[in-house]
Amino acid sequence: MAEVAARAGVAKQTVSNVVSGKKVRPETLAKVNTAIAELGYKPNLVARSLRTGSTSTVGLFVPRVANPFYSEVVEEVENVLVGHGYNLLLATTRDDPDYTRAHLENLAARSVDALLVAGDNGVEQQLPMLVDAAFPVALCAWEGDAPTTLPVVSIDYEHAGFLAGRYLRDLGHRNVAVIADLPAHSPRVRGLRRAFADDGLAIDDRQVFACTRDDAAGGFAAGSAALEADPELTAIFATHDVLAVGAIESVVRSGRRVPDDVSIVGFDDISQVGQIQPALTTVTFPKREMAQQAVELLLRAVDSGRPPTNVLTLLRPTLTIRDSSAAPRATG
Amino acid sequence: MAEVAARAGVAKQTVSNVVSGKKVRPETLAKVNTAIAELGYKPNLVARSLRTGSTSTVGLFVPRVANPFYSEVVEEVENVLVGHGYNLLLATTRDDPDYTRAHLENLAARSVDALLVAGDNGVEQQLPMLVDAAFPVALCAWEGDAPTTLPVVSIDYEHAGFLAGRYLRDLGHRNVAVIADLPAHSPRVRGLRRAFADDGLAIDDRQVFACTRDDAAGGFAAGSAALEADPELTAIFATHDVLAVGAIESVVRSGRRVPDDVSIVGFDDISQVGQIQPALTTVTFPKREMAQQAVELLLRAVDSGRPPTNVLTLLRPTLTIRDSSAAPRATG
DNA sequence: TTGAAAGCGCTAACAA
DNA sequence: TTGTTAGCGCTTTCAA
Repeated sequence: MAEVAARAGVAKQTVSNVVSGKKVRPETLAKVNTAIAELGYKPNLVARSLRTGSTSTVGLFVPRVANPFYSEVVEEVENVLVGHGYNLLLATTRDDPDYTRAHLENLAARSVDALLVAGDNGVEQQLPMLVDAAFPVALCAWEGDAPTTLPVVSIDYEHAGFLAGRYLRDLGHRNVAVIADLPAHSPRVRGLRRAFADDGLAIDDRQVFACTRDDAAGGFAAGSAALEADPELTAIFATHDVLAVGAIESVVRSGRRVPDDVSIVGFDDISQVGQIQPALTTVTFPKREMAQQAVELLLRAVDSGRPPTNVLTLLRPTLTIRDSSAAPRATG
Repeated sequence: MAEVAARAGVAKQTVSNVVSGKKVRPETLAKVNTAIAELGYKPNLVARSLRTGSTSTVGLFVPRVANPFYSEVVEEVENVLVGHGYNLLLATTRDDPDYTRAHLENLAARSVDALLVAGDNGVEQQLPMLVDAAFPVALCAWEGDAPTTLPVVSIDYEHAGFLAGRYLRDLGHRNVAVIADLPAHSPRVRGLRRAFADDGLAIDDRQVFACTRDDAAGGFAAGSAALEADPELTAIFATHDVLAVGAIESVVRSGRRVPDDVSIVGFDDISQVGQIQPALTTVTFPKREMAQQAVELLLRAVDSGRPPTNVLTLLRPTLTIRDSSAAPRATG
């Protein structure tokens, strides 16, 4: 920069002004620009960051990237950030409080401008640190009790579960099983139960199968267990789509058909499940809208230099009916 | 830092030595550490980066994150980086040379320590810039002609296609269609063709269907077109799994069955396709090994301060046979 | 082993 | 509008 200034016959400050687009007399601007071009000068953003304390970088915490739900969130967050001229520093928490804390300290030391936390697993314990962070923090896809001290962009998980439950109930299903990632997804299960309870029907604890693994294999195992426990089963609600995919397999392997014998309803509407056989009926989670709103909330705070507006935004989930669900067969 | 030094009664330099784990007399160390604890001192990594020119941050370019192949790569890259104490700056190129260039300049200005580029689409044009970068660059999942100037960790795509082709040929399939993302995936198609050519069989251009969309819907459309063009079709090779999922749907929708009427073979072995119905036969791409090796290659270069060893590493793809493929029905 | 001084490249604040 | 000065927080250099 000093070289550029010397070559253009101006002060470093003037070069700085040119680079950051401040007001400069046109002829000075031209001189500086040619000097920049001739020397191939590129500003050093680390130095700028040290001086200004801001890095144009936003951190994002997700439990895992190779989970279709979160990979879509990551993609959308990056989209929005790039649109605003920000960078994405991605960290996976693995649902592990220790990882989360280590990453948090690292981000703080690197002075990121903001942090978005997606998913609540393993993060609850770090909430005090998040609140005290020197930069704006927002939470999204938060299913547990939302802290009142931080802005949250999420959906009403209980209502989302209710949508699935009401749908199955109205179709006439009575022998229903739930396969769930517990305790993480209990609000979804609660919503489903409420839908049946509204009609005087109870979903027993024995109808709820917790998955030991959070992947399709876990869904397969839980689905198989559910079918064995109640061979008369006519519907399965899986608390997320990946489990639902495993559940479909368990039904098919047992010699039953979907949806003729057993209906399956999932949760999330990850991009793949609309195309599998049978196309999955699921609760659609507006992931991209969520990511967008959360990032924009943060960037507004960054730009204004004030803490983010502390709101709880709940987007509306909807039910997307495809081919994996139908009314139960009339019991001859 | 000055405060800590003052409180401990030492020079700033000594504090620096303590923080970066250099040799310090035990009693001095203790004094400094208590001062650090009392003041809650946290080193400023931006300042360190300005001084040292290194940021403990590695850039990763992927075309898209919400593509199961790349999301697995991202996850593994992050894993390895965290294991080595590095951060991940993630950028999506969207297969767009302009985005790629902009991101590249940004990373350079932020002085990342290294850059890993996954996928070649839209990146070829930036190769000269990549070669000239001030930091180590490596390429992975590179399907086009690999540049000799940069290290590459990839697989032999042509051979991978050959594996799929040989398998289908040996099963006895003769009416085969290919649905492909072209021209990106032509090596895979070439390999398939070679397998058939070895047996004196030719795969005609009319049997190759280019997808207009790079998702399951594109696979569905291409699959439908293929079935219409040749109703006697007994096998479809899709150049990646997401297309294969769409192809399965097209077969089922046409009233045929997989694999009884039509076999489907995919490519990549993304984590979902082992669990769908029918479980997909596919060419397994050792993505995580690839990511690991590429990152470690880069970090070795960073640590040694020398350019990365310029090697071409080709991992071995394998064929994973599941339920979507079988011998063609004997034509009565 | 420790201390003092210098400077990484930039921008905020003020003066001209 | 432009130039000067100072300093962000750290590490490198050199001297004690």
